[in-house]
Amino acid sequence: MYHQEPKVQQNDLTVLRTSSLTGVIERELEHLILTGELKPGERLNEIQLSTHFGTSRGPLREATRSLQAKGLVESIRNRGVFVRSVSPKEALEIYDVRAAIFGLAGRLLADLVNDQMLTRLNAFLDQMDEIAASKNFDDYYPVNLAFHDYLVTSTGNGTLVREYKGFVNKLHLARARGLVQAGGLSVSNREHREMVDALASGNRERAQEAFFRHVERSKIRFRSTLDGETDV
Amino acid sequence: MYHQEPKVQQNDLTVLRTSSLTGVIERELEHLILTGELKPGERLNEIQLSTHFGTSRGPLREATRSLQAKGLVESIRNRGVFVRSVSPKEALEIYDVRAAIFGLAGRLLADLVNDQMLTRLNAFLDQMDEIAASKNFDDYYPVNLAFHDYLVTSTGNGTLVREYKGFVNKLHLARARGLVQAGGLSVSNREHREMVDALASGNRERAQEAFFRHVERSKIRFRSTLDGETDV
DNA sequence: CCATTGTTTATTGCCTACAATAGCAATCGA
DNA sequence: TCGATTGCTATTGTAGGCAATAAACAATGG
Repeated sequence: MYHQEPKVQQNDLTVLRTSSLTGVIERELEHLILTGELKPGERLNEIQLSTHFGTSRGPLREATRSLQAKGLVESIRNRGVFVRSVSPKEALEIYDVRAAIFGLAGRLLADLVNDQMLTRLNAFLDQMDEIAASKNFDDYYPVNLAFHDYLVTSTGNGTLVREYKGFVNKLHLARARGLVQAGGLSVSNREHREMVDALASGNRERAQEAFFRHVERSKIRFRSTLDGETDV
Repeated sequence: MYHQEPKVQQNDLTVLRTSSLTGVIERELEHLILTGELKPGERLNEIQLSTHFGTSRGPLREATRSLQAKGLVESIRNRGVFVRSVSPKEALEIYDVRAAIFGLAGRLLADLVNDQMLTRLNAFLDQMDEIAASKNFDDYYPVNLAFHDYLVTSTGNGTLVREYKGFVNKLHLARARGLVQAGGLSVSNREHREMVDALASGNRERAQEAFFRHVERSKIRFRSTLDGETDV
């Protein structure tokens, strides 16, 4: 399970000054869930976790309520709180919504793009080409993430950023999530170039469509890993 | 403020069997917020509210944590929980994201549309035309709502529905929200016809764009009511 | 041998009580 | 008179305890 003893330092007042115990626990739990230390379907035992964090059950329960609202766990009355398990069907739904939001990012960026941004984006593309050529999968993933992060953040639309990240998080809980991107590293980067080209053109609709399609294609790659599934 | 005494019936087991006290309180609070009985900026006094609901502070705190995650309230440590006040800037952000999601609804519906659906949609349009002609604003709003609800729900994408409704809710908390739709009833309905026509054509991109633009236009109408605002 | 019914136990739901904090008013010194 | 300081009070943050529930098991009857 999880190993260290992070017993919240009551002394470390600097942290608790701004964020409550609940907030600290919530972030910690979210981390445990997203890193897979708490697996989909697993139950969150209140007593066990609260002693783990060195607090009482109150703040822990508040933290899990918050995570429930964010869709990371689900609660069944008198049974407990469980890490959510996102079905393939729901994962496909999420891909679509994420595509729409990412498409909006493209549309907004088409009006904001400037030389500095394009330079930065091209640097990303070159870096990813390089990594793709060396077939070093582990290195590709974080850069790819940073690339998307940079794009989304650059829109200046905080609501969009929060939503996008929320969906990326939820997709981590999808069952049957083989290493989706596995094969198509250079394929994916060709799509990235299309996106940047669309931005450079300054054409809103074209950029929106390019961004939208990029996510839709990764949805298709995801679906192709499902073939055997029944409860889609 | 709020007036009745809904003291949760401990006897009414049917309700508590499935949903917890927290859940009941959460729905109740959400209702109070969305109907404006609890106004943006107003503080939610724990003791006052928990005695109002006839419970202790625990479940109430859990409910407010959930509402916090949903973005309906914000919490300041040692100060309390306050109904969120959505700034014009954030409202504009939300309009964009909502437009993207609604655009997705159009795109999805273009592939699902059939005669039955078109008949239903045209009935909506006729009804709204009629109301618009009689300039009966109060009647227009609920039908307009039902129309959009029908569209979004018909996509079959539950994630999309939840997100869309979440944003509609948040926009209720926007400051400076004059009766946005006020003037353009028939204008709005012309856009509705464009949407339905686009669906009937079966063209994905066209439908997406029509749906997207509809929300963008209501964003513009919203912005035009702001002119004097400084902290946009 | 299986199904049904009691019993036990781990765990959650909720509540009460105490500690800590922030805002305010009264007080004090300049 | 004015500002800073100090206590007071309302309110939130957290802890721990009791009651209620559900799942697992044992006992009983067919």
